[in-house]
Amino acid sequence: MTTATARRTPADKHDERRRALADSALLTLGELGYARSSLREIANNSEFSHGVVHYYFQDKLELIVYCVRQYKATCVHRYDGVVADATTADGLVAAFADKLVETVVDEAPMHRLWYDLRSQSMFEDSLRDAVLQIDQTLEDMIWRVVSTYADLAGRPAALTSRVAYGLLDGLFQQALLGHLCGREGVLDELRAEVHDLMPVLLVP
Amino acid sequence: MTTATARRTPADKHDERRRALADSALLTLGELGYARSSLREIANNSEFSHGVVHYYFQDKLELIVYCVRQYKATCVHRYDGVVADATTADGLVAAFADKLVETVVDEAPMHRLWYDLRSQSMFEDSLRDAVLQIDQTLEDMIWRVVSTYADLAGRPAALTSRVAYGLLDGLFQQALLGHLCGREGVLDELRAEVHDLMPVLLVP
DNA sequence: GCGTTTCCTTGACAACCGTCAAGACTTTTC
DNA sequence: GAAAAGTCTTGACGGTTGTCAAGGAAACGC
Repeated sequence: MTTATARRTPADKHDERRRALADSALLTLGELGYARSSLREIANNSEFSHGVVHYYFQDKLELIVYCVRQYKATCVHRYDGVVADATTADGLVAAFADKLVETVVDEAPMHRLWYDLRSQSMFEDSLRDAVLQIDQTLEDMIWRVVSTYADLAGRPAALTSRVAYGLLDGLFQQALLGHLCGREGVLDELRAEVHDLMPVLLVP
Repeated sequence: MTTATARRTPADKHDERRRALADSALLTLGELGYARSSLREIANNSEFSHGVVHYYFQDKLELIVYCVRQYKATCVHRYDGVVADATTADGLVAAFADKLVETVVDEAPMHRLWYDLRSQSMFEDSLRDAVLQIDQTLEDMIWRVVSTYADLAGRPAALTSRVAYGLLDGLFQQALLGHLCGREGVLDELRAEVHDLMPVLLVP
């Protein structure tokens, strides 16, 4: 046993278990949503029993907030590669649009869970802190794309990061709903919409 | 009893009661959201008892869909006056932005209920038909504003009604969340954002 | 190898949910 | 005014929920 693995004993094990439990829970949450996911259902879709939740989390709310925080923590780096690899403005837009479409398809359950939680935060103020923090990291994520796009295009951005995020989020949410409803062509529409929108985010 | 009031006997009374019950239910739904609104809580905040719901509605889902449909039916005409009274492009934008801000403040509970229901429809397909229909009427509502704006400005719209709705809805939703979280200046921001956005919806 | 701590399961609890049947009250009809 | 139809209340049902205590199982320290 090396010192590196020996270090992983006291509270690290605890955190590791929380992460594993959250990973399991995300499967159920993405399928049923916030309100209809009971702790028993979450536990049934995992390797644990329903009682273990209260050993690692204070209550249901803490578990769910932890879950979404954990997912979004990796989510916010989705476009890092797109930004890093971009050499031209048009290339960045194309890669960004493709990645958006890809995540609508591949991670639809996680995205609808996020929108579910954000809607719930409009009613439950105990959710608002976490939602506002996550929303800010998403705004920053989008802004890294837009500001890089502005640099490559040699034109400054025409609006705030807040607006840029709001606009793109609106289109994304619309596409997600359309995709989940089985609407044809919604993915190609999203791609085209992003291609149309990005240029107008910069000053002429 | 005139023939006009005598006409209001068979099924009209039934519909009238449904509307009254839905009006009461909307108060609770706007306060607690879809998931946490029980039929008993809805009934407690009304003049009826909890059993009466199943006399006028088949189940909880039908009640809630009926409620949101009823609210949105009047909601989609909110900007009709703005469109009818507009004489200049800039005037239309100003009146539209003011009206948006006004409804964020005055009808926040109803709007968050709508976003709640739309999020739930991503999980429950029994909600999707109603949500998609309502969403379409909202898109049409926005398009009446944008197309009138284009006419007054003498420039054609640069994008589809779908995109216009998606963009504005994104900003609106963001402002609503900010307003409910007590963020300062969010209303003025929304007004300014709409002023910035509208011109770019038209071809240069 | 034993005692202690940590981890997890099981079972029970009180509360709440949607639904519906039984019946009381009201209104209409003849 | 009695009968019928419509309207609404009450109370109960089976089921599910979050929570937690009791205790078994496993890991750990010495």
